[in-house]
Amino acid sequence: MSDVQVLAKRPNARELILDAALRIVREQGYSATSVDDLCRAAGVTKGAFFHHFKSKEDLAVMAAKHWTQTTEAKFARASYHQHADALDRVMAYLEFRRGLIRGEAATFSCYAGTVVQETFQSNPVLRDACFDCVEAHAHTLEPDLAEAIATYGTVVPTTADSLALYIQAVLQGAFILAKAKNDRQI
Amino acid sequence: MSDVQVLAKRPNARELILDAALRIVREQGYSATSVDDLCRAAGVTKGAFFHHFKSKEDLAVMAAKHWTQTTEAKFARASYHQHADALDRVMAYLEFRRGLIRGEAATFSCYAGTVVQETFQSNPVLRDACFDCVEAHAHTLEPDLAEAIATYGTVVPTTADSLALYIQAVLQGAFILAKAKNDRQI
DNA sequence: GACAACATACCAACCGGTTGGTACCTGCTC
DNA sequence: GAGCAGGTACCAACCGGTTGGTATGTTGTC
Repeated sequence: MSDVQVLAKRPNARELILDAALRIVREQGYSATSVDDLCRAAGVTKGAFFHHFKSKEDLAVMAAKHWTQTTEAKFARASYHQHADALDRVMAYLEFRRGLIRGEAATFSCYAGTVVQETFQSNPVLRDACFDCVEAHAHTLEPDLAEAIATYGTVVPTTADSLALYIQAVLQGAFILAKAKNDRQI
Repeated sequence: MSDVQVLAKRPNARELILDAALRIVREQGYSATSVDDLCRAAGVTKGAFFHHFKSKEDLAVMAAKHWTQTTEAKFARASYHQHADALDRVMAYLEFRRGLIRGEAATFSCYAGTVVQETFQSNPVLRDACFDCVEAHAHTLEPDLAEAIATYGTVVPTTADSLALYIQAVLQGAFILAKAKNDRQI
């Protein structure tokens, strides 16, 4: 019985809280979400919460890492990597992301983007954790972008890393507009 | 002594609170900002606050309108309108906006984008007020975009209104990344 | 029986909002 | 122009509920 299997087995309180946090924080925002809200949504008590996380801030940082992992897994599994051509892979990535956008805005928006908006000034630790999350995801796209640029060139001079971050910026902005209105965009 | 002169004279509590709201909410976020915070920053008492605004939510809506007005005035005054060519005006607008980005992220980011992120699901009134704000600004750019598209055409098929909103989305996304890290982008 | 994983009960500080009241300006009456 | 009624702008003190966090159990597992 490996560690992975044990962890993947029945969901413990920690996992339940983490999943609830990703969901509710994206709906309500970070500071509007109380610890009680989290506990209620996760179906655990406050004692369990503070057993696993030393503070609400700690939970938020852990949730950012959890968000990185879950999204990483989701995108690693996606089929857009299969294309032989790098540009095709990039375009398929964008198409894949477009496909993710359905239902309520809260269900497809980004945890890190939501949280960092509220805490970037008051909480540097949490801010860095959120940036790392977005940056890590941007990096996964960089090799494909670099190859696509090398193969096809670009209309305006740019680099793979700045283009990767630009794409994330567009998506984050689209999430805000989607929240403000209802879907569409890109 | 005209009405305008009287109104423009010494700042009353209402104006002080509104200005403080635009500043502090962009720093801390909406729900992390308490009414007491606002009062302290504006140098007024809570009594004055609830005399002018019937609730914190009401203040936020009023502040969104105030934000629309102040930004409208700022952009109307800007010199990018002077170019004869529409595409030049659009590019000058982008350059103008780039010039606005300096100092702390909170000082150049958007009030509406910050607020709507936290309240889009819990507060439809406030959400709509924020969207109106962004949309109103996007509309000011539409005539120039339409003319530029008509004159020069576009690489990919698009329309002036969707391009105007796209530009706002990019900017909103850039604000988030700027908060997460420190300036650059576009 | 030691320890992790929870649950129960509780706390002080803070939250949005209300209260009763004051200072001051404006317009009207005599 | 004195007096006063009525409205607006504002204030300090307060209220009940909620907040993040803690202290003290209880239970199951090795």
